[in-house]
Amino acid sequence: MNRSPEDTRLRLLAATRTLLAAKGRRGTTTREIADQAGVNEATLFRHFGSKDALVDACVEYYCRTVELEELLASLDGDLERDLRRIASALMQRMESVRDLIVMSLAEENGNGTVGEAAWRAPTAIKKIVADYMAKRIAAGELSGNPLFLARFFMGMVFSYVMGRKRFPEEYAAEPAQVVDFQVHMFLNGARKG
Amino acid sequence: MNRSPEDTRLRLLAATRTLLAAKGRRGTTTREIADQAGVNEATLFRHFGSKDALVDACVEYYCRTVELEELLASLDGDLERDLRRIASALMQRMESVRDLIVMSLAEENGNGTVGEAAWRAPTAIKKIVADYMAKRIAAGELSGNPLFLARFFMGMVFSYVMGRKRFPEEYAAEPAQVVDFQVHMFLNGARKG
DNA sequence: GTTAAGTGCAAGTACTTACTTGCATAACGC
DNA sequence: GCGTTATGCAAGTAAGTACTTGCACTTAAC
Repeated sequence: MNRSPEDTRLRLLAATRTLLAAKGRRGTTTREIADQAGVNEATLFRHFGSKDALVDACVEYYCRTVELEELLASLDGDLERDLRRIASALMQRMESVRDLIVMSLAEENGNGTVGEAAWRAPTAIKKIVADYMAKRIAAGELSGNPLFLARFFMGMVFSYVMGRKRFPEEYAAEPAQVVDFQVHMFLNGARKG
Repeated sequence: MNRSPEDTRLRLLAATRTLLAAKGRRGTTTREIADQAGVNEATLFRHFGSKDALVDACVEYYCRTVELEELLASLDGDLERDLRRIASALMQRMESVRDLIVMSLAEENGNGTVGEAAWRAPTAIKKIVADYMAKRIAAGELSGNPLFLARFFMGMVFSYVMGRKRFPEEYAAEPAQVVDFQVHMFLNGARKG
């Protein structure tokens, strides 16, 4: 097996992520992580020192980048299209950290290391949304409190992502359709006419 | 100490609930539960046999009733008022099982005993919402798919309840105001005019 | 008053699990 | 070739934790 130390490290991080998502921090043993990564348990400790340090490194690794410049650059002023782009980006990010978010919510200290990292991208996007809302309110296109609107917008996507986790059989629709629906509801509501 | 066995049982159930909410199933020890309940650990096992049985009994106990007749009876046909009542009832129920929901989401088998019980009331309310939406669509007051609308409505409340858990400092508004805002958004959206 | 049930207490068992350690080995840089 | 580094392997340690058990005590029913 030609595995560099860096490779070993990455395999451990990946295995950690998978197992954390499935069984939580306390439900996951270092033995399992090592097995899943295909390395010896001792190697795990030689790399990371402790289980907690491994978990921290794992979360940090998978939440390290935010990179929203592309999203910001893609916004062109068309209200509906912009909101769809934002919702789509948000949905993607949230899906990718979904299980970490759940894990942090379930932990004693929900805003500890894991909680902070998992919410990093969503929080960054929330700021973008709030700013965007403020602009559109100023332009007379939307009405309400920009912060409340941003929160509502976040919540729409969040609840969808969580709903898919808990009731996957009910959520068969294409992401694009979901985004369309959510943006439509956000802008126009369900009232007829 | 004049404590009946029934009293002991209830104290244990209450302590279990508190600790489960704070530290999760695996993070909570039977020793802790007994201490918090003010009884001996041996008594805990004499009552419930095992930790898992205690957790099941606890969840079952706190999710045992649904009782939505009162809510149903209070609906009088005024669209906005009805939705506010439904949202308010839903919010209350979800708050009360919030931590159990989080716990079940974080567990390996999210739709096991805990998951089923925790979602029991919300699921029942979701059916009411879907039926209600269908009626109002038929009456020409709403437009869309009743199931999607119901899901969206549930999500609004769910994300608020979870948001309050994770970011309590941001959610200072009165529940009544929140409900008003949510129902307004649900019906009319954020678009001006 | 006697009995039975419920409980506290203290000790103990069996298992899991994070973490360590000493040694052999294989690869890689020099 | 030689040393360094990363790893596997096997054994072990220490702590935590679910769960048990035997005994003494209280309480309340009869």
